[in-house]
Amino acid sequence: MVEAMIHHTAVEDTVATVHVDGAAFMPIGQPLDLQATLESGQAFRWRRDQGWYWGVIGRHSYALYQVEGGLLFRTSAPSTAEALAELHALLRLDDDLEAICRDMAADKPLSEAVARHRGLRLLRQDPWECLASFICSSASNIPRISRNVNSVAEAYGEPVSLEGRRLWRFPGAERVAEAGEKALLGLGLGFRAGYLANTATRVAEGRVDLMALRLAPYSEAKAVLMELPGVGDKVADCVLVFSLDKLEGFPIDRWVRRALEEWYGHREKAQYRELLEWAQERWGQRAGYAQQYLFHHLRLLSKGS
DNA sequence: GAAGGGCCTTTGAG
DNA sequence: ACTCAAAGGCCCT
Repeated sequence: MVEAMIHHTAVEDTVATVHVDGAAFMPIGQPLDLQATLESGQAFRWRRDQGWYWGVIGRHSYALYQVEGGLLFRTSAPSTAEALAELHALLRLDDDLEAICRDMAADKPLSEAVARHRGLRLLRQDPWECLASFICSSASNIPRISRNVNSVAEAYGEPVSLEGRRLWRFPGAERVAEAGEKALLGLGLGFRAGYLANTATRVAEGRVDLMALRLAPYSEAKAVLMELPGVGDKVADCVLVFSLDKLEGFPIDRWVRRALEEWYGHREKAQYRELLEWAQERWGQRAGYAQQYLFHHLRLLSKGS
């Protein structure tokens, strides 16, 4: 029912302010696979319900639904213009994914990944939420990370509802710092509670200006992040790629390491730094995208799809 | 500088 | 049911 109405809108009008069934349409010229993008372990708070993805960007709640030629969305944002800007930024529509995929497809394994998951995009997330999320990811798994991050949001974030559905903004570092390690332990974060509480304190004290790191070069920003408790090479690279515009970052987790072993012949015991340099030499500013495609591809393969 | 064990808990093979 | 690795690591020795 939704799809039928959308078809009508998409064809008839490419202006985003057209409303159908309470939703606005945002035309998107870039390749986009919303599901792959929101379910490839970059972000942990988007929930799918009947094809719609519910979540929060900045201070506003959204429901997103992909259709031919773009996105249908409903939002608590006060103006359509603001919503379009937030969506544009989140989905990194400023990246020319066609060109990026063309470059990456130069090698076999990646070309398969690209062929299979065209439209998988990196996200430009809020740096603090992203940092907190990946501190929670240590020796964990996606369902659990997701539960942990959502628990923190529901316990300390401000509610922002949309059409009767309650969603939560992610709480600021001050709020998390004041909650403290014990409370976070109580939310089930385990040994990550101490890391998150301490990092929150440092961020709240202004000892690190996350947003400012968007302007710093990759290695400089990374060094700053790695000063924070609970942040090593891998977590830092995630934050750099998924929120700080450092697309030469290359987070190497177990899946990516496995991909590098199986498809590129790397040794099992290769050091993180060694693999990182290899990837950056090979893919340069595309390393972040290469990582996301390799990760998603291998992960789905091993899940049997 | 490199390697190994511990850490909170949950998940999912077997 | 029940056990026991492994889990999108980091930290300390």
